[in-house]
Amino acid sequence: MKRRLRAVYRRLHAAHGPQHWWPGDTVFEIMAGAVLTQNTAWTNVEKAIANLKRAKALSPGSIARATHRELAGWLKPSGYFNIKAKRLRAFCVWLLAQGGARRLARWSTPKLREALLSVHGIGPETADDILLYAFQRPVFVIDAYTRRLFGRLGVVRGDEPYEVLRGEIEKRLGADVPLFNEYHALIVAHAKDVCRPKPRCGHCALGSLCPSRSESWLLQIHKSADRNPRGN
DNA sequence: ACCCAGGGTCATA
DNA sequence: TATGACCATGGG
Repeated sequence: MKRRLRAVYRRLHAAHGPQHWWPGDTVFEIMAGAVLTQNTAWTNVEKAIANLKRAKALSPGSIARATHRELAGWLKPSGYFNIKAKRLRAFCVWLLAQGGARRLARWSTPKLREALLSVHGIGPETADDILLYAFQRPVFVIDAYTRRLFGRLGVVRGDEPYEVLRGEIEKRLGADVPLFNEYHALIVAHAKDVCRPKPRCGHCALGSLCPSRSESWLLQIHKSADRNPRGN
């Protein structure tokens, strides 16, 4: 099964190329983006981050000091702005209390993960985004796309609890930060560019690895594919 | 006029 | 432990 995971990775990488994740100029921008992109299109997050930059507020101190109305106003384009204002502030307050990211970088991965999860508004996926993309820890991020893709490929069932799924994938791939970084980004890229026919494989980026290739069914990993089941 | 996005929290059962 | 409601903008 480890080979299969590697094969899928190679197909995605060949089709989409390096993704250069996480987008962001600083470690803090990466962490803030991880909170703001919760159930939200990245294009909307970019607008919110641009607002923060324009207001010179893209720092833990500025955000912690800002009023709720001010902060929510900057975050408006990213949606859920009232909730995200609270979450981002809670994260910044916590970050300042810990003495900043430089200090946190010395923590062990399990301890850092547990600490992140204790912050209001930081769930498993957001914590893992931060661990992998801001702290370069070998943590495989599990999102809805990952569940559906690996589930449909038969690598896993797909309905396992988050921790179980993460543990399985990490065990099979082996701790590898650059690989985890690229893999998760490629799965998202695959979702955006939903298996459009590529010259390379004739069907979708996964080519012969797609379980439904014979029906020329494109291996979608969006929710909508759940309602039009066509693959196995 | 739908559908849904690089989720998480909280209240119920 | 496992559902369901809720949060909200913007692009297809």
